[in-house]
This record gives sequence, C-alpha cells and structure tokens, in this order.
Amino acid sequence: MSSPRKRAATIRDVALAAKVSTATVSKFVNGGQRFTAEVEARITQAVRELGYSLNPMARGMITGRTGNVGVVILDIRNPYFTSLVSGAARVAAAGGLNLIIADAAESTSPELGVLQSLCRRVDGLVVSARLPAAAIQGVLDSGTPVVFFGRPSPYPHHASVGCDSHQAGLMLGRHLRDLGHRRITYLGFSGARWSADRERGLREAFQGVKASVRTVDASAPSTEEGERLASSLLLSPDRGDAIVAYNDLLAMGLLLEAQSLGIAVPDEVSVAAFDNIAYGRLVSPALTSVDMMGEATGELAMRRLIAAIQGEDVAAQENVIPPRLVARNSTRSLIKGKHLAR
Amino acid sequence: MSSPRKRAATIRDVALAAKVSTATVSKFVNGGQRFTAEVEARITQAVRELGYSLNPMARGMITGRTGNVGVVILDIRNPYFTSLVSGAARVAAAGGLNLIIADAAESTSPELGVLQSLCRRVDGLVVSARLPAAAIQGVLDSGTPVVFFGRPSPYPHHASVGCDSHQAGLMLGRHLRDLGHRRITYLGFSGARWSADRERGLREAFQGVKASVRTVDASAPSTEEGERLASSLLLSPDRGDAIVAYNDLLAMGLLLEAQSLGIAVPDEVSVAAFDNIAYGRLVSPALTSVDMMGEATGELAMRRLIAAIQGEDVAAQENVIPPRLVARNSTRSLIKGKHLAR
DNA sequence: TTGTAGGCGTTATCAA
DNA sequence: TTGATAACGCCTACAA
Repeated sequence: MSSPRKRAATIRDVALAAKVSTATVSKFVNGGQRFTAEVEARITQAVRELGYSLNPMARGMITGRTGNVGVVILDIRNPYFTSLVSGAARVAAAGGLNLIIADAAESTSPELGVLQSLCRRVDGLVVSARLPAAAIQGVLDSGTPVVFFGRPSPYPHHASVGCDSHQAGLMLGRHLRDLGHRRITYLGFSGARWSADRERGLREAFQGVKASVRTVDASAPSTEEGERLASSLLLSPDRGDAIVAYNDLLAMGLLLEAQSLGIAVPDEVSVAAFDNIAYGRLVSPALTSVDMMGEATGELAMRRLIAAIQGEDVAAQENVIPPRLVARNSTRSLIKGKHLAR
Repeated sequence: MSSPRKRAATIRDVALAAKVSTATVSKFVNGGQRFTAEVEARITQAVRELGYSLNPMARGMITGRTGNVGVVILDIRNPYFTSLVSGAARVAAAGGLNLIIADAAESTSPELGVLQSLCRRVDGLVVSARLPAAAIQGVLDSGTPVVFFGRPSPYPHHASVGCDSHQAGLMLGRHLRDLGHRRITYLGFSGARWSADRERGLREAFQGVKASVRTVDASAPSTEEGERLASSLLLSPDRGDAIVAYNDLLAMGLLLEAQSLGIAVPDEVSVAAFDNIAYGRLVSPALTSVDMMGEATGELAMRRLIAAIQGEDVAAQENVIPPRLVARNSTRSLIKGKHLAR
C-alpha cells in the first residue's frame, strides 16, 4: 500500500530512474514511438516501481484536451434522461472519455455561469435542446463542440440527435385510429418544444376521418402532475375515447389516479404516451407507448460528439432515430369483434 | 457571437489590456485581494471585453485541485442509484464541483485502469462499497479521498454512508410479524454484501414467535430476474404468507408475474421489499417497501467527501441514515378484524 | 498596493 | 534512436 499523501511520481522521476530523458518517457508511455528493447524495459520497470501515472492536467495544458465530455440534462430522475445518459456513458467510456453530468434541475435553473465554466472543463458537450436559449447561446459562443438532444433542432449548424416526434405522434395516432378511437385528448407539455410536434403528428393521423383532438397542457412532465390533472381529465364530459400524454410519467400518474377514481382503463378510456420507459410495462394496465429510443439517442449523440471533437462536420449527418410503437394493454379496440394481437 | 476557433484569452491578455500585471489580475479574479477602484474597474472591463475565463487545468497544476468529484455506481438505470447520484449532484453543484459519473455496468466490469485514471482527474470519489475489492484497493492506494456508499463498511478508515440494512430488515420483519405473517420467504441477492444484513434483521423480528424464514437467492437485482423467479417462488408449496425481496425491482418483477399467474397479492401472499423507489407506488398493488433514503445518502456522502477533501477526518462521523418503512397495499393483515390504517 | 519571476508536469520541436 | 528545451496558463512568494 503506497502512502497516501506522498507527492505522486512525475515523468521526471521516471526518467531519472530509467536513466533516459523525459522526452523519451513521454513518447514511450504515449505509445507514439518505439525504442531499444533495453530502454523500453527500463522505463517500464521505473513506471511500475514508482507507480507512475501521468498528470492529465499537465498534459491538457499542452494538448488543449481535458479527456472529459459533458452531458447536460434536465432531470436525472426522469427515466428517459437516465437512458440517454446510460447510452452516452457507454460510448464515452469506450472512447476513453470521462463523463461529467450536469443536472439542470439541481442548479435551480441552469445558471449561465455554471455552464460556462463547464465548457472549459470538457472537450465537448451533449446538451438538451430544451435548455433556455440564453444558456445554450453561452455554450455556443464558447466554441465548445456541441451536440443537441431533441429533434428537430433550432440550431441548424450543430448536430441534433433524437427521434422524430412528429413521426412518433403519427404512429400513435394511427394506432388509436385503427383501434376505432375518434375523440382524443392530448395532454401536452408546452414546456417541451417537441410536444407540439407530437400533437401535430397525432392530429395528422386523423385527417380524413371524422374525429376530434382536444389539447390540455400540463405544467410539468411528471407523475405527480398526471395525478393532479387526472380527475379533471377523466371525469370531464369531453374526455373522449382516448388520452394521449406527452410522456409516460404523466400517463402513469393518470393511470394511478384512474384506479382511485374507479375509472377502468382501457375499458372506459384508452391511455397512451411517449418514451416507453422501463416502468410502463409494470403498471396496470401495462402502458402503450412510443419508444423514443433514449439509449440509442444517447449513444448516437455521443458518437457524433466525439466525431465533432475530432473536427468532423457532423451537422449534416443523419441523426434521426425512428421511434417504435409498443402496444400494450392500456389501449384497446373499440371495433366490435376486433382484437389486437399482442 | 465570438468566433469559435479563436484562442481563448489568457490572464496575460487581460493584464495587458488592463495595464496591470498578471499577478494583480490573478489576485483580483480570485477574490483574494482588493485594489484601487480604478484598477479594479479596468480589470473588470478587460475581463468582459475579452470574454476571459480562467483555465482550470493551468490553475489545477498549481493548486493540485481539479474541481471535479466522481461517483462510481453499479448501474445508473437502477432508480436507487439514480437517486444517490441525484442527491450527490445537488451537493456537488452547490459546492461548485463538477460531477463525473462512472457507471461500472458500462465498463464491462469496472476495469482497474479506468478507475485509476479517474482518480487523477478528481479531487475525491464516492464509491459503491459493492465494487470488486481489487478495484477499491486501487482507489485506496492512489490516496484519493474516498467515501463509500453502503453500510456497514468493510473499510473502517474511510467514511461510509448509508442506511442500516439490518435495521431496515428488522422494521420490515416487525411489520409482517404484526400483520400476522409467520412463514416468510426472503428473496435475497448475495451479490450485495448487505443482503445478508437485511435477512438477519428480518429473522430477528421473528425471534420468540413460532415462524420460519426461508431464503432464495437471486442472480441479479432486477425486474427481469424477479419475473424469472416468480413462478418457482409463487407456485412453490413452501411459499409462505409473505415474500420479501432484496429490492423493489425484484419485487416488481414478482408482482407483474403474479398477475399473469393469477395469484392475488396481497390476498394470497404479501410482497414487500427495500429501497422505496419512486415507481413502487405506481404498480398494482402498490408496493410496501423500506425507504433506504437514496437521495439523503447521496447528499450526505458528498458532504462528507467535500469535508474529507478539505482534510477533515471524516471516518469517525455519524454516517448512518435511519430507514423508513412505507406500508402500502402489497402487504395485508392476516389477523381477523384487524386492518391497517393507511 | 502592485509587480517580478519561478515553477507546476507535460508535450512538441528541433537538434544530435 | 534519443535528448535538450521551450512553451502551455496560472499562482504565489517575495520584492518594490
């Protein structure tokens, strides 16, 4: 066990012990150059004996690289963001990069200063496009390579990775239309830019058939908000045949409260949403949802970021991941005799 | 919009523009010293005009501080770990520290090298005590300040923060005992050191009454594993009156599969577990669980870590957080006429 | 109150 | 194949 507080060995200590120059050590440990077998052996031994590991900060001063990448998300406790992070973390680790996560929810509004200072500590950033414009502008101005979460992107010169929300809405709309639903309530969340896209897709699915889509706005994309709004939504005379929520958390709040209110889902009303978080299949009834491919999004975003850091122009690439409908038991067919294969 | 690729302004640029020395700028921006109003104004203006922000790496070389702290967890997609991270992130942000998270699940076994290199990029680490001993030893040897998640700690010279698992098991055991349960199955997870503590507490609760506790071991602490084991557990003749799972995920898998098998919970068998993750109240029936205080644990661990970084001896402090029983509908009384207030 | 100068650990350039 | 040396941007004695 090496003593804790001793000054860590430097490249000079190694050079001295191996009787070579620091330049030689540097080149060798960075794998950039081969040397005489004898020299290499001496260096290797010195490194081991002194427990040498290089100082990332000193290296960073020269190379301009920190070896860190950042992910800025809105709320780490939302499982959708967790899966984004999970995917991004995998790719970052594979690339030998450390992942700094900044939870905007924790900093009581993503203070500009915090983000600015983060920019200087990372080689690049993956950022939710839902952050306040001022915060994003600060990041952009810093010149840090950036990739955005969330399609479509309001920042056309930067890559933005995500599922097509309009497409997702369309898929879910068609599912409900084919099931015979005609009166839909969309519980949106206007705080998220792409809630409107989901709604647009949803409406589009009902073009040409006699149907109505009514919209209600949630003030937060959370289970609690779903519970809060449940009674007014579920007991309303114009509730309709189906409620589509902006995300699974809202829908799960609805489902929970529906039980308390004694309203049977899907018999009295179908419920569906977006994200397909892991817990949707555990609630009763299991939640129909459109998988917004969080992990794949996180992975691709990080892959794009790494490319951007290496100087590639990444904005033009294909960054749209197709969503997938996952039909479960919270939606049912209203058409007599017609049952969905599950 | 400043041009992205331009070299960032240095302290020398500021000094030049403000017509003072770099030392003056350094002292001023670090708030260490006051100067003539005029000088301060000139510096302030120069800083703004050049968009100066200091280079953390250059500073770090001198101070030996990175401004980063790390959290090493086992699986970020487990909501318990997510809440740990969430709590830790809040405190780190408040302390002006960036949070690097390392997901051991992502690195296909927490490779020693990765952890070692992480040690050099952070001022301190919060680490799950469930990591392989070799990995932990590496961290310890590096001299990096460390705080552990999970009580009790096998590393007595370092702080370890968490709930008392024995206590938690005892609470849940007493709950079941008071409800009249006498034949218990504990679905443990021997991969976690403290599963045995929970079991011990559980058994202790039934000392002095005629009761039996049978143990089964899960091979992973996940929903899927709970589903996989459900039929063998639920259909077994010695299932007993109640099943206690190592964590909520296992229990939720059990609950889901119980529905498929047509076994009524809690009427035929009670189910309960540990962690009290946010989704336990959303499943049917809502899951009785012992709250292991993930967020509070994360917060306290980070607070201790910051103290340790500042040189305090933190191992001796009080680092045990009391667990809390949250009784819900997955457990019921077997005693005639006795109903729990909920 | 302000400035000078040395050094932190590394890499890159250039010379030997 | 190897080495000497100049940066990198900042902090901090110490001096003025």
